[in-house]
Amino acid sequence: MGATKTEHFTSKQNSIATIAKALGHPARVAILEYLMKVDSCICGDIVNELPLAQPTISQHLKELKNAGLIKGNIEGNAICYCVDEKTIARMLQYLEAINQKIEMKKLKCC
Amino acid sequence: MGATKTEHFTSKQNSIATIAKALGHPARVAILEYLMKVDSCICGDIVNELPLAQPTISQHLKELKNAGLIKGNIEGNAICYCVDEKTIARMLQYLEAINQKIEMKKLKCC
DNA sequence: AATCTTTATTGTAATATTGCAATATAAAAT
DNA sequence: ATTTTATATTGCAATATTACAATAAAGATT
Repeated sequence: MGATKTEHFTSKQNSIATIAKALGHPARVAILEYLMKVDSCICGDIVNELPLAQPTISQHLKELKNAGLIKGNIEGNAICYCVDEKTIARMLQYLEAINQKIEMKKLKCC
Repeated sequence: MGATKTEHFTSKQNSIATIAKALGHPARVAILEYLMKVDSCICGDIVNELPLAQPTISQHLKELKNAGLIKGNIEGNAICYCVDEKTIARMLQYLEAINQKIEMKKLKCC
């Protein structure tokens, strides 16, 4: 059929996948990195920085926001976007747990 | 057009996105978790474990392999798949770096 | 109030992903 | 040698994603 069978997986699996999926596009990785680099973080800057049209960037920002990776505050007619540390931390902890398990069992196979 | 403009981003951004994208599906997260849980890691087991058809799982395994998240050894007529710790570590380090930067600048905006 | 600036939304075309039935491949067991 | 077991590939339909032009919305500036 073509649609992800979300309902067959745990909510944790789905939520990790959602975060990872949002990180799964180089433009969104670049946006995150840019938001980290500058102190003021306004969409217009990003449009000047990246080789993508303004609607495309707006859409990528929306996806990052839906996944909880960034948050945005309205400041006058501009919007201040910045990285949401909680979601980064969640993903980080997940990978740390995997990493620890790998070290513990030290590859019985492969 | 619809195709990701890979060429406009750095190879690091693309490679992080590739790893994240492979993690960006709950079935692939579940496969990774299953590979971690069991000691023997053979595709047939995964088919019994997950509510997806064998070709679908085979395809997900291929994508995880292409992204470097798992590696597979042929063992007789079965294949022993397991998590590739190097790629997990790369993603982990990337997120750790972001996390540290966030802590350093402690949110000048938002 | 008219205009400018900044961001979002809509519509649409191109492309990619997801999922599976059917089939292929290849080693193991009989 | 045939059959069984384990995995991969092909082909295809359904759906999702990516990108952008055109347009809308909403606060700021004049």
